[in-house]
Amino acid sequence: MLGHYGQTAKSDARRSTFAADSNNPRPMLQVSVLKEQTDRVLAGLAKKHYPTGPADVAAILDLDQRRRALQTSHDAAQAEANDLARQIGALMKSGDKAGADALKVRTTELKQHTKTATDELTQVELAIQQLLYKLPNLPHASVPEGRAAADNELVREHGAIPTLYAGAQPHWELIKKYDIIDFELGIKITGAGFPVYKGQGARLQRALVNFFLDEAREAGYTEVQPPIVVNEASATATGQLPDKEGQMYHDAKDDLYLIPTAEVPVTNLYRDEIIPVEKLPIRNTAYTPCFRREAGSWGADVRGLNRLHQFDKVEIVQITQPENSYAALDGMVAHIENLLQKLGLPYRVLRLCGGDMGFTSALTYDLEVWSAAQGRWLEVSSASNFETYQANRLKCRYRADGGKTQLLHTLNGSALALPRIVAALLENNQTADGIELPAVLHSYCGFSKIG
RNA sequence: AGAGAGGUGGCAGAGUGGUCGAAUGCGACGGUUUCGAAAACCGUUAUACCGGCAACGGUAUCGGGGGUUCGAAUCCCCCCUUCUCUACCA
Repeated sequence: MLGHYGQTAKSDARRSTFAADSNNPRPMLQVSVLKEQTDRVLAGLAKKHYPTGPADVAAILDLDQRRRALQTSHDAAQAEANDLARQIGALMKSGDKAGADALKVRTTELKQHTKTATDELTQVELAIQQLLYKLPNLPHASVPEGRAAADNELVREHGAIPTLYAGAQPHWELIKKYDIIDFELGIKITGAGFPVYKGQGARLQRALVNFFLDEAREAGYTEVQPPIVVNEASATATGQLPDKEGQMYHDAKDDLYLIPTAEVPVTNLYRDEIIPVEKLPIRNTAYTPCFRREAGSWGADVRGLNRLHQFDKVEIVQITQPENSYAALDGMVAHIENLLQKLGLPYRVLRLCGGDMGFTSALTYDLEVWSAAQGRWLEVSSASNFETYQANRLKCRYRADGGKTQLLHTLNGSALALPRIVAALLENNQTADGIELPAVLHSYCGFSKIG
């Protein structure tokens, strides 16, 4: 895969289809980190193959210095003006109109000064912010060097690759054969990429959603049902805006966006919050449909259920104290693996290299299942730790021991996205007379076999 | 959707142009008292940024944005939102 810096629609679309996660945030690094750990930042940017790191960091630090000078100057002028205003008030009260008018002269000067300083400050802050938005998150130390998917590290592989019978077919044939998912109908009522699930297909969808949610709840995640359209502020906080509006469906009349993943509304639950330490870690799960325009996607890998405009997904989100976030990430991966094991799907876990991982992530594991009839691995989940990168934009904090507020770490992963799971279940379990579903789904579905 | 009334600190609730970051009460935290607790009393109790080693000082924030003014929680405009009534609807 491409997707080096995550800024092109093309590479993002490729990376992110069902992996909730890489589509996500474009928040930013903190200026204080750039200032205090410049070397570490530059090394991290290099590992992510970000080309203009040194120049951008230098420019930001420069602008920040300018910003502080302006702030100081503005504050001093404003302080003097406030003081004069108080004096004028006192003079007016005592009837000394002439004395008051005399002070107003200076006040007018100061007003001009603060206005100039404020305007310039606004510009400088905007410039800083724009540069910060360009910088990707720093990779964790364990992230392998590399530019592309081939450089990803295979962490482990689980399960035997099934051998199919002679008449085996890819899922886009199987869904017609058993009449369980209908693309033609979806085209009629909406358009390409909006399939209609019918009969056992619809029941299988519902079964998977319930299975995933139950498993998440048992693993300690609290279920939430968020809105699936969000306002501009929410889409901005998780980083879809600005500059990825092309990937989201937009209702112009009310200026609302259809979510590309539950991560957007669920993470925004904690925007602008100082979370009491006893509520940490936050562990939420949510089932939602996800909508993606997938502008710029093409090619053979979009066939069938591999890439859709609307699909269902159960997402898990965690917000933790910084020292706990990597243990939390391991726990999320273990949870996802457990789901795949219960479904009996062969899978592998990859640690993404610096060039292939998402723009905003510090460490990402991809989980891929083997699709037997297509003969390839399909990404079904991706679990990431964003450290403070996203929290900085969200302003999601807690009060540390010293009483000082501190940014939290945010993480999320799909557990799981349905379409490719369905594809793998259909393909891997097909027999000459029907598709045998894994035992764990029988009670959820109300049947054990399709066809 | 139409009419009316509101949005103030963790909560409740004063404040309609001047030293108001904001009375008062509750809650919370620290202390005095107590064998311990309660009560009482004293104190503390927002966020961000700037300056400072620090103590501390400054600036901004009373739903959001803009305006008037020497000075705005308070006046004006726009937006968001809550409640009541009407209309509608699952």
